Amino acid sequence: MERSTRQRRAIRETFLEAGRPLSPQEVLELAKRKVPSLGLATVYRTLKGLVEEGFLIPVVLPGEPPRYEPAGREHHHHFLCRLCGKVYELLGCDLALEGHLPPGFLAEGHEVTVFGRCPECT
Amino acid sequence: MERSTRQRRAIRETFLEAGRPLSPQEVLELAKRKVPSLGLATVYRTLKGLVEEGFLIPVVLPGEPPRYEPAGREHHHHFLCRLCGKVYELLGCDLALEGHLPPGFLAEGHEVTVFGRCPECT
DNA sequence: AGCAATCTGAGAAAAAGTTTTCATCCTTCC
DNA sequence: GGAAGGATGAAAACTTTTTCTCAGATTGCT
Repeated sequence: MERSTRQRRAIRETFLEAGRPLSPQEVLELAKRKVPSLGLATVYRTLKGLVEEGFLIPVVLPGEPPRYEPAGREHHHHFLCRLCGKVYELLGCDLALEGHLPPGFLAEGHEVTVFGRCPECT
Repeated sequence: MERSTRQRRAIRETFLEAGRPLSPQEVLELAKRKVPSLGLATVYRTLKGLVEEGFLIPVVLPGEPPRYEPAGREHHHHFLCRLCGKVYELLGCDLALEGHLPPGFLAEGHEVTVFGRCPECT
């Protein structure tokens, strides 16, 4: 089990080259450049496997299909371009709102998404 | 067109009484207390209408089905209880990360979701 | 190279959420 | 009160996304 196939290598490389979170569809399109016969089922199977082995983590943004990004990065948030739909990583986090929680609420984590335009779409 | 029916009054009241964003399923359950025969299709139709007329606005959180809340509130964010799944409104917003954007990125808005436990689930 | 087990690709199927259909009911207006 | 047309509810149909099926290809190992 867990063979190193052309498809899996292509998908793994795609993430390293992209430098931003990718959706299954984006993975399919980008990785097809390396393995044109790539099928969507293989993308889903591979994403699932890469998450289980800890290479990827899922990124979920409001109203968006799931994306994946390489694991092991520092706490950060995301930028979603409203025009092209690409997601980028934003370094740093100024959020200090845990103090604003009403009594009785216990914060365990948070998620910040900034919407706007990316450099390519300005 | 746009009649005032028992169902629509019940759904509108449900939002005013709930004081927090509601999903279509939650609306169905809560409004059924007022109109037991209420059907899911009517909930969807009414939500759509209430959004169009400006009474409600959609609230989308990461990985969650859409919710709706009464329109006209100040800028605020949301708290999602990981146990009961209820969403609450958080007043205030300390976010100052627009300054952290890399060059070329233009922010138009943002969305903050805090995950944790609500008072009922502690 | 040869073999066995895993992997792949295409389409079918499943899952979840939302919309449509349609016969009947209910509001509105006269 | 009664007519007309929008509204309702139940179920079917649809979307969109993800998973499953299965025959054939590929990989890892001897």
